[in-house]
Amino acid sequence: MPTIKDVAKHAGVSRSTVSRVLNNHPYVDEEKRRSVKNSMKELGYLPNSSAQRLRGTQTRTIAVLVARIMNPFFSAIVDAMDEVANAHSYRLILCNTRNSKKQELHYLQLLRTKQVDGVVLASLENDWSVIEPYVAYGPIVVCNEYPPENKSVTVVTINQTKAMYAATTHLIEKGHTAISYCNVIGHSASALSEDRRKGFVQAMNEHRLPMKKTWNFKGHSIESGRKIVSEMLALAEKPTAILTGSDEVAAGVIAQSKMEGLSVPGDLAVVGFDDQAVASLLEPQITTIRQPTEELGRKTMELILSIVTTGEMEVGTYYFSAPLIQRQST
Amino acid sequence: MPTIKDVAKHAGVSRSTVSRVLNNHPYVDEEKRRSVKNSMKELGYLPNSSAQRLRGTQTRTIAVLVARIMNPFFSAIVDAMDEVANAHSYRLILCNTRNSKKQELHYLQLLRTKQVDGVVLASLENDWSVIEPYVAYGPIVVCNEYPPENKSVTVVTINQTKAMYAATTHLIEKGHTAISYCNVIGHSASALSEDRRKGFVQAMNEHRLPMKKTWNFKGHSIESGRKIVSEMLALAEKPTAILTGSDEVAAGVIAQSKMEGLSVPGDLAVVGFDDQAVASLLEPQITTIRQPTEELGRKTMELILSIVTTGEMEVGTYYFSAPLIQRQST
DNA sequence: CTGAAAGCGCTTACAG
DNA sequence: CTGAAAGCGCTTACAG
Repeated sequence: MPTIKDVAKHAGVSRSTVSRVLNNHPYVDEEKRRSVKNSMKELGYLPNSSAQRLRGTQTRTIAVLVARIMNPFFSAIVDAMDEVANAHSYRLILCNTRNSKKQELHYLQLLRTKQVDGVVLASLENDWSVIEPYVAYGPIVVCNEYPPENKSVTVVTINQTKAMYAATTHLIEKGHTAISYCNVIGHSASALSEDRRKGFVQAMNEHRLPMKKTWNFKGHSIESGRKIVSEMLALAEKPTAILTGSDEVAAGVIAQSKMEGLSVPGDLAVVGFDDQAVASLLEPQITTIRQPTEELGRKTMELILSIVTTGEMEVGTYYFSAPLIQRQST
Repeated sequence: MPTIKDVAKHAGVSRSTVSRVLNNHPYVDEEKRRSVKNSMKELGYLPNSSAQRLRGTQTRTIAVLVARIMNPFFSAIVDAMDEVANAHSYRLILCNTRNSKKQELHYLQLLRTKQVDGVVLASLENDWSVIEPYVAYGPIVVCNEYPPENKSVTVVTINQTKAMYAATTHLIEKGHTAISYCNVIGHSASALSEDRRKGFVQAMNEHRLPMKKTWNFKGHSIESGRKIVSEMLALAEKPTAILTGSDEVAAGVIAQSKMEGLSVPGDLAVVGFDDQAVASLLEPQITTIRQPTEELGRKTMELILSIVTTGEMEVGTYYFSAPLIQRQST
């Protein structure tokens, strides 16, 4: 691999001049600039990025932390982020935390060791008090999940409470009074699931409807959706509807319901969350909350890049709206 | 951020000694080693990886090129790769080529600029003659898609011909004689779709069945699956079965068939490919070829890491088997 | 077992 | 507009 020295020799100039050409410095003789560019091409020169980084310039790399890239919701936002990053010649390091606190911390070190210019947190495992100190080491933008109280970062998410309130109200309007609720796996670190539940509770209270403990479930996978149906069937008093908090859980609930001979929505109405591809493919098609994944991903990446570039950031939260999509499962 | 100098001062030793401790060099006084480690912890020292890289050690980073991370097949293999990489303290750079030749080449530069230790190609856009020269710049392992003739790299894939032969034979045994075929978008760069088709042609020929041109389709998305059904309905002679080459296409075909009042498999039998989650959720559940995504991803990452570490590689192809999973759509 | 010194490939004041 | 020189933070022969 040729180095800057080789190019300098080839073009008959100093390394400084080559460097200036490389960085589009203004004061370079046009003639020399052309000659240097020509030499670079002829030698197939590409700057060694480690050397550039060491010298203090940026890495042009952003770390993106997600719980699991296999979750379609995460791959959709990562896809959108990647598109924006690419347009600005930034690279993305994929950080699959697999819901591990340790992994999450491990990846956050990338910021400290200057291996990335910024970090996007699309999931949150550790308590915020553990994560917050990292803000001092470099730019962090939080997307989707978010801390209970935000005094130090930029957050991009949807209004969880409003979305779940709308979903609950929808079921109530359909005549349901026995509505069960499935929590996404609740990390105490994130206020997401708590805020969602608030929307549910608010709508139920407004209509004086009961919220039984036995109608509370947990899960975030197809498999857990299947299990929920079995558990429901064992109940003396059975709910007639469920808010699943995830299309994957909803898909599992629907698949298992069919196997058990239950009709959806006749015996059990089901509301998903996310509006993944599967939601409009299943029979019945799933009524769900549409997450604006593309907007979430794009906005998040635009914000982190702007912070990285300008050094300026604003503490605060960007809310996107997430509409209820009525289909056949309710 | 403290540097090696700070640690050296704090521990009262030279930078060399700190470096030796850092790299687990054997000949270091136990006492000093402990003292250095203690200083590192106390100062919160982490080595600057750019400096380490510049000095010639590895980047511990692998670039993974996929067409689109949103495709569940790709996110599944990337997930498996990530797990292996992580276990060896390697990072993954996500390279979404979006089927762009230019992007693919762009990402391959990461190998030349020493930003990564190795590259995994899980999709292939450019002709192999364009990609092959990059083998000289560093380790490359090809996964899933592969060049027509392989004289220079390690390939990990399934036996495409055998898989499609089995799928076709299955339909023939079910009594079908009018079988249509959907090509995955055919990059001339990859021999995958060509090899798959060979399996189809072989089975059809063995049974002297006709392969009409009008029964040939193309596509790789849910949407294209929907379109195929419309196109089929316009045909004078309609096929009674289709090999889609992708569960996403199959899902589109099934969804649209229902809308058109066609029964699956009664009016149209459908075979998918990949065995994505959606395959067992749809009604009817999709008969498909199961791709061993986890094995593909794991083996690929193990191979590239082994090449990176030992410097030794073997030209050749690892084949995994991909069984036919019979469900309800045939 | 340990330190001084050279050098990896760049960039950036500094002095012309 | 341009070059010589210093320095980014590390590692690794080299000589003890």
